[in-house]
Amino acid sequence: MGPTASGKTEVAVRLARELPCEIISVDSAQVYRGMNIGTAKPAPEQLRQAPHHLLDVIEPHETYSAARFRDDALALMREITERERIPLLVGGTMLYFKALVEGLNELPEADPVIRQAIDIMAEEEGWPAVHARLARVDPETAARLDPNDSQRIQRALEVYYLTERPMSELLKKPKYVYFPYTPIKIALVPGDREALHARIARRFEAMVDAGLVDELRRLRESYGLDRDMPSMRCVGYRQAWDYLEGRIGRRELIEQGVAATRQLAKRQLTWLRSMEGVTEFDCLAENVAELVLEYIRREIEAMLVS
RNA sequence: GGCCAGGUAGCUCAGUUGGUAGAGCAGAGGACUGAAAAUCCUUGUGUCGGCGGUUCAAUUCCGUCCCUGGCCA
Repeated sequence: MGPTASGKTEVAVRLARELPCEIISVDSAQVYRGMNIGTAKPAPEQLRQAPHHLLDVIEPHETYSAARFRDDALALMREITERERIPLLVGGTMLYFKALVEGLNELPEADPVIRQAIDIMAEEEGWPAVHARLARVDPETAARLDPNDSQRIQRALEVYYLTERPMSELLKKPKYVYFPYTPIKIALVPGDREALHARIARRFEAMVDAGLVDELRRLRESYGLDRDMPSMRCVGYRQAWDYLEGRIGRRELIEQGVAATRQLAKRQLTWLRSMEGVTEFDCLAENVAELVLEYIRREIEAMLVS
């Protein structure tokens, strides 16, 4: 695990060459086919050395989810272990890690028609009013959500409409967590935040130079994309979208793209701080890969002994 | 060199009919159960360009100097 631009891919490829493992990507943006530059997908050369599972599994107009990730990852982990290899999960989508290891309660999956209906409702009366509606059917969930938290209010109402039960009630039921593995949890974190920021800035500019805008232009020609689809809310693509529409110039594209990436990294670090049992390594050290490799070998040995 | 407009939070700017100032953005911290690279919450003391003057009191008025932009030479 690690924030964006912490060098996860590089370390993972190194590990995959030294250990009998297969990489599973844990990344909500790299699942999109065709979105390569902006999501910092591993390069062809890296993929040849270390194939990644769960890249390019859907198209930019489709949606993925934490639940689907959990199912996909568990299926892959079983196949990989049956091949007598080790699943190496690599990515920065902490909710996916959490859903995988801790499981999810039984809830209905997203329903586009209901979501659209709620969106219309919100457009007409505003999210606080929708929040008030939620309070009538699920006061407990409404109480813990901010009246402006559009996404969670929508989800909670959706769950209610689909099941006629408040989400708070469904979340109280015990979940049956299937996860027959002992994870070794490792995070790459920056010892120096400013240095990570510098790296983020350099990398985003490189993405723009590498043709991020053209990539998006081509995607828009091939698919019926919309600015508020999950894929187009990804860091970089959203800004490139505004640039293509002429809403911002190149200067703002870079400025806003870099800021959005920094904010993403910050949220990822907040997740990591709250996670238990994670061993951290400074992603800015030149020999991170060696240190991580050594650590994993020791951990595996300890497991074999016990 | 002359004239004009500016110099206020890291950035863009608002404001104080004289009682030491506030927004957006950025930054920081946090939340997070089928959209999560999403969504949301909390967080603003800074010689109000420098130096003098007037005043009980100046960032606000006056003088002067410095800097930036524009126009004229």
